[in-house]
This record gives sequence, C-alpha cells and structure tokens, in this order.
Amino acid sequence: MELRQLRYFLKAKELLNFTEAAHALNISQSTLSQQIKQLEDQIRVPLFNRIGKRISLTEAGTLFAEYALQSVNRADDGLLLLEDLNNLKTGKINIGVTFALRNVLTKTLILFAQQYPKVKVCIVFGTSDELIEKLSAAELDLVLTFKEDSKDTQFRQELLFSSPLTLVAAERTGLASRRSISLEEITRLPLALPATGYSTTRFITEAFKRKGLHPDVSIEINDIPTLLAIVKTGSWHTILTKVSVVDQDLITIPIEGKKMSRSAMAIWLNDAYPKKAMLAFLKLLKAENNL
Amino acid sequence: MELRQLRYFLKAKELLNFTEAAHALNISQSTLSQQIKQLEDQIRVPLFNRIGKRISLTEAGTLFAEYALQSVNRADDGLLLLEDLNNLKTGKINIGVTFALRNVLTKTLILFAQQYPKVKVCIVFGTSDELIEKLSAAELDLVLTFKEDSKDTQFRQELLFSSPLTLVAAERTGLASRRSISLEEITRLPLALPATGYSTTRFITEAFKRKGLHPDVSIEINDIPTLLAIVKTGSWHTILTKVSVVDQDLITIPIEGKKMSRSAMAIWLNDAYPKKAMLAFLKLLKAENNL
DNA sequence: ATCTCAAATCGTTTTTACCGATGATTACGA
DNA sequence: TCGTAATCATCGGTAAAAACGATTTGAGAT
Repeated sequence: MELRQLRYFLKAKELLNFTEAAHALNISQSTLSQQIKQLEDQIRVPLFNRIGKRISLTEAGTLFAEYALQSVNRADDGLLLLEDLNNLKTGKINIGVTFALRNVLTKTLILFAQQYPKVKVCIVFGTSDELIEKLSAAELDLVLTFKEDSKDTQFRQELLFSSPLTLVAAERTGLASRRSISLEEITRLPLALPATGYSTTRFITEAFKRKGLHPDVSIEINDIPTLLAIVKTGSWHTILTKVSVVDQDLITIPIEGKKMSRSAMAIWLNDAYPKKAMLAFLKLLKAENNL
Repeated sequence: MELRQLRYFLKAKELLNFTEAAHALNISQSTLSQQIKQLEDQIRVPLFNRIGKRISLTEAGTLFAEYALQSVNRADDGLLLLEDLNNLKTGKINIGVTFALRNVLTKTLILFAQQYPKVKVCIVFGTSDELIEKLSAAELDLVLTFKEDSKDTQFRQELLFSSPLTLVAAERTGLASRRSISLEEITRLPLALPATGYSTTRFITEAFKRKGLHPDVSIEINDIPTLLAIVKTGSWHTILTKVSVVDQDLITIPIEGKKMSRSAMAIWLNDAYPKKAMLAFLKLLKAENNL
C-alpha cells in the first residue's frame, strides 16, 4: 500500500470511472486498473463493484476511503508545513546572548519580529560559557557574544562589529571631559564589574594582570542594568564595551592600549542544517551593523 | 513521497542510526540511505543532520515526522478497519422485509444482534415492489419477501421455506374446527385484506379471478398488526400465509387448491460484492429455517 | 598514525510501474 | 436486433525505480 495507490483510489472513487480518473491522474487506464487491483489484492478486499462497465464502491471501499483520504492529507499537510517553514511562516529559533550585547540584540529582535511575525523567537541570556555549552548541545541555534579564541571546528563564527573597551562613569564625575584613560588610572577608581565568568570581565582582569596592576574591585554583579544603576550613583565605575552602554546619564571613556577592544560575534553550529529563520535573523543582524 | 519512504524515515528517526534502522526494516543500509536521500530531495529539505558518523533530526525533520507518522498511522488504521469489517466487528447491513415476514425476521434479527453486536442492522418494511426497487438501487443489501416470477439476472434468490396460504379468523368463530377451506366458501365471508401492492394480496386476487369468484373485501389496510387486530374482533377474516400469524387468539385454516402456498425468499444483488455481515445474516436465517 | 564504525556511493540485479494493444462485456442507438 | 461506442480487464514489453553487495569516505576512538 503506497500513497500513490491511495491517491489513485481516491480519484477513482471521486469520478467512479476508471478511464476519466486515469486521465485526471495523467496515467493510462490500464495502469489505474492494475494499481487498483494490486491495492485490492494487498488489502484482500475489493474496493469497487464491477457491474459491467460501471463501477461502484463496496462497503469496504466506502469505509476505507475515509482513511485513505486522511493518510494522503496528512502527508500533503506535511509538505505544506515544510513550505511554510521555508517561507518563515512557522518555526522557532533559540538565540543566546551575553548581557553585554543586550542593546545589539534588541534592535534586531524588534525588526525580526515585525518582519516574520509567525516565527517564534526564544532569547536566553547568559555567560559566554553557558551559551557555548548550550549551543554545543543544540539547545540554541545562534549565540551572540564576544570573540574568544577557540579553534573548535564545530562552530561557525561571523564578526558583527568591534567595540572599544571603555570605562563607564556617571556624567557628573570629573571624568566627563577625558578622551581616553589608562589602566593605571583606573586602578585608582572604585570599580563595580560584571561577575566572573563573563567574557569581558575575564578579558579585563587578564589585561590588568599582564601589567601587574591591581584594580579596586568592590562589587561584582551578574546583571548589567543593575550594574549601570550602581555606576549612576557616581560612587563606582565599571568597564564595559561601548555598545553595552546607551544611557544619557553615563559616559564612556575608551581605555588606552592596543587590543583594548572586543569583537562581537555571531556563532552557530557548523554541522547542523541551519534553520531558515536563524539565517534570516543573522542577515538582519549583519545589516543592522553595516555588514 | 510514498508511505514506504515515510516508514523508512520514521524508523530512522526512531533509532537515529541508519544501519540499525535498515536492519529493523529488513532492507540494506544502502537502500535506506538512498531512500532517505530521495525523500529529502523530493521535499527539498534535509531531514537529518549528518555530523560525522552520527545523524540527528533537523528542525524540518522534527516537524515533518509528526505528519509522516499520522499519515502512516491513518493508512494502517484503514487496514485495521477492513480487518474488523471482515470479522464482523463493524459495518452495517440494510434489510428490507415485507410485513408478512415480520415474525420470520424478528427471530433471526435478535439472534444476529446478539452474535454480532458491533454490526448495525437497519430494517426497512415495505411492499415487495418498493423493496425490490430499493435493492436495485443498492439501498438495501438483502430483501425478504415472497417469491414472484422474475428472471432478472441482477438478483440472486434463495428459498427460505414455503408456507401455506390460510384464512385467518378469530378463535371464537365457528371455523375453529375446520381443517381446510375452499376459495368459494371464503367469498361468503367478510374480508379485510392487506393493501393492493402487497405480494400476497396480488396473489390472492389473482387466484379468485382465475376461478371467476368475487370475494367480499370490505377493508384494505397496509399494516399487518392492525389487520390482525381487526380480524380478532370476529367480524372480519383475512388471508395470509401461515407464518405471518403467531397469535393465540387467531386460527389459520389452509386454503384448498394446488399452489395455495407461498415461498419466502431471500433476495440480494448478484453483482455487488456481498457484505460479510449480509452473508452472516443470511446464514442465520437459513439455519433458523432448517436449510 | 591506525583502526573502527557508520554513512555515502557505485555498479548491478530485481522488481514494478507504466504503456499500448487487445479482449471482453455492457449500454445505447439505429 | 444488430452494430457501435464506451468501459474495464488483461497481456507483453519497456523503462524506471528499488534493492542489493561491495567499496569508499569520513569522523571518532585507540
């Protein structure tokens, strides 16, 4: 029993005429006759009464037609679904983002949701490590984070943009006029940093260590908006990439030194068949960042 | 896209291993590989990710599997239904009966309903003409009526039994002791007969006519129980086959003469594939009448 | 580097879907 | 009543497709 035979049967049932049905199916009458017969042989029940040159459905044919139709329909529905999936009229993508890239994400997310309203988007915030872990387990389709050295071939990465590392301070502090600032100067300021485990924090502490400096870190916190609220008090400063901060009450002062900037990356699995929706999101993301 | 391919796909999805799936399906690994690939080509979407020697479902594969499963299941359900139909665990038969054979039917009907409780039985009472008409139109599967000459080859007929034509009278009439009665005598009795169009009435009036007799018919009625109620008053008599009457308050007196009996027949369409349930009913019917 | 396992690929065989022609039966019109 | 057209079944041949076994490829493990 094959879908082909069920389709033949249903058309024959509809027209109650093998010749016409065969024509409608673009096959010869003899083929239809044979296929129907083969189906009947396989299910061991006649589907049609042959009365002379006329045919009519048997009881078995009538009852079986219901099921045949549903079977064919479900298969066709499956194709429609795939069609939709291809046209981004359905589906779901899971995106992981570090807190530092919140602003970058938000813009694109809004755009994407407007453009593909039927596609469900699920956002997961977390540390780079957590996100890469989830990506490996295929729990995420796309991760936005800062570049870290990794020769893991299972990932594909694309650069989104580079953003300088900056000292973040409240506007009313005396630093407002500064064009840049050195790491040494920063060690003399009270700092509140993102929690250990965050890519940027790791990067920064590494930079201090290389210069043998000891920054005055009095607060660690794993939520950027809260961190920024603390900085706004004027009592603390923090270090973040420039794009992480879009707040009129705060100023960002680039840190002096080579390589004092970070590259935002989009990372996804190399091997898995990429979701259309993920690619569409990525495309928007790159367009937003002039790539 | 064929059910075969969907089955292959589902098994591969289940085991996530082509080699094992092929084995479970009793086909070679190469065949499974090719068929899956062919399916993917046809639906234009990969169903599996091939990561090295491992495979995993793509999003499309996951979503499509739902539909594939349902399609396959509906087809299989159809087979189960046909199985049930064959075992008389479902289905419906339409039986036409003349009023005169009500008693014959009832016994078998009860038996049948007990034996095959899942089979729906639909009983239609009517005149022979009506019933044969409906049988021709395939609205009925089986008709129980009295024999009439008809060389129509579209019908198959089987004799159930013969029953003598009898004069039916109330017990307290003076006829109780009579072993038989002639047509001439009957003309002197007030008669209530089944309505014109009934086989027996046609037969009886024909018999009177052949002998040049004029019976005293004062009532015609198309319902046998009502007719019998009228006869019970003692003011009228009627003529029916013996089997039509099973009532202690009534007596039946055979009518003298050759061919003064009627043959109850089961009639069905010759060409149509006979329903299993109909054949089972017929078998019971014949068993009940010692055939 | 080598081995192993699983999937893909290749070339061949077997099966079967399909066709056109033909045959059989029936319905219909002259 | 006798064609004639319509319709389904059947047959033989062909082209397509499914299936196989053997081999290759590639990734992960040793």
